[in-house]
Amino acid sequence: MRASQRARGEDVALVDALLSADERRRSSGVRFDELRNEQKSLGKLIGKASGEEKAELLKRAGTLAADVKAADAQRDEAAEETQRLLLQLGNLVHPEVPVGGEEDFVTRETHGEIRDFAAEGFEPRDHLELGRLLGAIDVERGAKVSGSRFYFLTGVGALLELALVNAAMAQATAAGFTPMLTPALVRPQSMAGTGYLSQGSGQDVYHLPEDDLYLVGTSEVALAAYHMDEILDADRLPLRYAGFSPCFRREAGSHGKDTRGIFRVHQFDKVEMFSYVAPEDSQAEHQRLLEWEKQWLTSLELPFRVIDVATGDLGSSAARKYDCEAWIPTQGKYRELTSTSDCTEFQARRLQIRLRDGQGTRPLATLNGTLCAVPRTIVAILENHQQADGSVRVPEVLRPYLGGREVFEPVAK
RNA sequence: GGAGGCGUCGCCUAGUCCGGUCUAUGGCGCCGCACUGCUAAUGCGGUUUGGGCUUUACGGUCCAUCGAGGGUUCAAAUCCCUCCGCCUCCGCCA
Repeated sequence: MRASQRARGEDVALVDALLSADERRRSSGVRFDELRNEQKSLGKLIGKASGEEKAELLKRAGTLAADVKAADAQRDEAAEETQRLLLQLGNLVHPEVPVGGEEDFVTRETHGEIRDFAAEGFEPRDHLELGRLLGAIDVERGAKVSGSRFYFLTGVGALLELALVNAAMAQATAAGFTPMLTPALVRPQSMAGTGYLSQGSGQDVYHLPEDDLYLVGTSEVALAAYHMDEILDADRLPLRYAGFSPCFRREAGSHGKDTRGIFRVHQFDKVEMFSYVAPEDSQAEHQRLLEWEKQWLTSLELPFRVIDVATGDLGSSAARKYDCEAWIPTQGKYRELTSTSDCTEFQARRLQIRLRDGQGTRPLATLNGTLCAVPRTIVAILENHQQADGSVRVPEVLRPYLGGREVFEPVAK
């Protein structure tokens, strides 16, 4: 148990409780099996018997039935307790993950050139100002219609999103991903199986009580639950899906954080990569997902770095997580644009997804990675590719999806 | 929203009315073996999934599993209730 690396003392107590519950589950199971075996053979005799003999057997079976029922209840209780404790356990962390909190990440690599606006002779505008000039973003009316952290993408803003989504899907498809449009509302089992309802993470999720449905914070949920309760032939792996869906986040714990603009919002669209692989392939797949993210950000001509997220910031399902952070000029720092997690067998166990090979069946590994989270990508593009007159240069990779357009011109003052 | 039909161990399917030889039938597919110049055909055996006990191992054995969960009963694929999913028709709707 790598509990110490998670810096969670309660994990040790949890494991002890878990082991004793499991012991109880197994011993009560044995008792039930024995009683039930006896009951079944007795039942067969009753079927054949008649008269006085039958009456005698029925009498015995009556008391036996009560015992079976009691043993059944006891076993169910122990199994439930075991399961309850099991679900509280976070994933095992990869040994190389830096230990610590949010600030204790390790920077793995840095790409692209950070522009020197002073040398170019102008003060960079932030994305909200650029969005206003281009007629691309309307947060005032977003707030009027839906409240804070909502927005409209208008004009070239709307077109930019569609271009980004198309370009991202094109890259993913070229890499062999199956494009998927996924449900944004899912059942509790899908949410829990993916690890989004455990502990604190449930706070960030919208729930519709009338229907007992959850709004997903990422299409990862639907893509993971897609193969729930299935056994996949090993030779079908890896399975790679590129999902596109709206994403909803309550941002409950982030009052006052990133309140300006569209960096942190309640609803946005995202293209997400998702892989099902054999457990022994998960680390290699994780590197591949990272490479695809880097390819994407590079094609958008954005300066970014890759960080190895520290233990305290991993969440319950990831064994390891890399974030790609793009440089945001007006904030003077790198901010998360994409994130890729190796969930090893954590989600597969909860969702009952297994692989079948020559050896039998066993859980597989799932991994996810952002390809394009739209609003943040728009923020990075506007700010990094802005020009002195308030226009924004369109990265070449997007031009085919924008009718060949090379620059967004201001329409307002 | 209303009415009806359906859900069986990869796929198809028997069984459900009338509870107990159901330890769930048969076919297809798949795996192994035999036979056979090759292929094919044929024959024999195997083939849901999960959990436990036992075993160095091979294996043996028990329990659960007929969409899910409850109930009735000595005993449930079979009877009753609730839920889920799929299909058909009507209504409404992008």
